Amino acid sequence: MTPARGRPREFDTEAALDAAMMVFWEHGYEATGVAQLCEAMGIAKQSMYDWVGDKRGLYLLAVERYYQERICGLGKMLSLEGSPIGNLWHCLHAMADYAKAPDCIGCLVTNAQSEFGTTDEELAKLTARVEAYIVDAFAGVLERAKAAHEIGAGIDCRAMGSALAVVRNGLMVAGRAGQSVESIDQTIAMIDTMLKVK
Amino acid sequence: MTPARGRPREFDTEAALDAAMMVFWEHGYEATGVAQLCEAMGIAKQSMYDWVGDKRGLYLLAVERYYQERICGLGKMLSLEGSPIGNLWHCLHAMADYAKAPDCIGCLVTNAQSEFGTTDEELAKLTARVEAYIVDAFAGVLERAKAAHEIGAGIDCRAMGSALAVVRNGLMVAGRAGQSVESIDQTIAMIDTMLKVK
DNA sequence: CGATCACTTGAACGATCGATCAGAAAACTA
DNA sequence: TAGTTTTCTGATCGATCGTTCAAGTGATCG
Repeated sequence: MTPARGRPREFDTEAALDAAMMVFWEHGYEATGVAQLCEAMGIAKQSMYDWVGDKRGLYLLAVERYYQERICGLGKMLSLEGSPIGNLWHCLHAMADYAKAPDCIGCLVTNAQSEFGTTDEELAKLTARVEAYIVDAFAGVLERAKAAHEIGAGIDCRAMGSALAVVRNGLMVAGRAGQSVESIDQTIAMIDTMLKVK
Repeated sequence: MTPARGRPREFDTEAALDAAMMVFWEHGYEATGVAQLCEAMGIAKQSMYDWVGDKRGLYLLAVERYYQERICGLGKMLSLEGSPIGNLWHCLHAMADYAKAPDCIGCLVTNAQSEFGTTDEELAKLTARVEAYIVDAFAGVLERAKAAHEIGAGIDCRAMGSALAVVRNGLMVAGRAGQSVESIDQTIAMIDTMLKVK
């Protein structure tokens, strides 16, 4: 811990990051202006530049925070005590409910993947890490469900986990695009059928 | 057909639109500049403004063209003579191969949905129309497969079609983000399992 | 207390954005 | 051919972009 020197920062960095995250989440990277971000964070431009360097630095931190706060929350939900398949169901239906909401704006990470693809190497590494986490989370809960004989022994948990992660991206895009409630429900129903196989 | 009056246009509008479509497809709307578009199209700025009004007008035309040229091609592929399930398989594997390619840039419509959500009403209507076409295409081939007893009678074709459309979005995001070959293959494998149910 | 360092503010930077103006050039109609 | 209409080119517009400069403010340390 380095000793504090000079005037301490006045604003709450976590709160500011949350505010920036929301703006990026809703509008994407390119369509968001620095002035817009600073207004949402309640700080002046220079404070932002002193803090995170530039707009891209703030975006990377926002995506990282989204990962830690939102995505990891999804992982936690899947790791709760009790029935693994119950946890998975709860998680899937939470995702579906979110995607069906009229004000759904999708997933920040999915949006980032769609906006940047692989053009920004550092961002791509970050989103790949998030994606891997999601795959692991799904695969893990499936493993536990299999161990508890809640799903068929023939299911390839890692494969299914990967597929669920891909489907999640599809659901997030569908939710952001305001796609029909039926499409989302029926996607969940398809997963339901899948889990009952073998 | 209105009679031609004044100096005829020198450039090929379809070729220009194709060029613009490619640029939008790769970089998205906001990250693409008018100068960049005009250079790719091989015309001057004013020609573009005279032709389509503004950048957004060009984008809408590009998305529409993507729909007519690429998405409808997918529909045609599903409606070929011969085995419906074979057509579906061919289509799914073509999608997977595309998503697995290192230079995959996803789907322009999926990208548009992710970038704009529902904020641009006219664009949202257009992407919704595309999405409906895709659902119909998948549902249609499933209906024909069911009629030919290639899939189980218990499958809800419309529901399954909707789900496939959502999964397609997920695959396109995964492809653009350079996600692992395994994720994509396993998503296809999941659909495979689905189709063998009942 | 005085020195120092970091944070804050507001003005201002050059660059680039999408869009437009003015005028020359060209091909149609009559 | 004369007149009309549109396209084309190149310069240029005001606005906004992300970023930085300059000065003032305030907390900490010797």
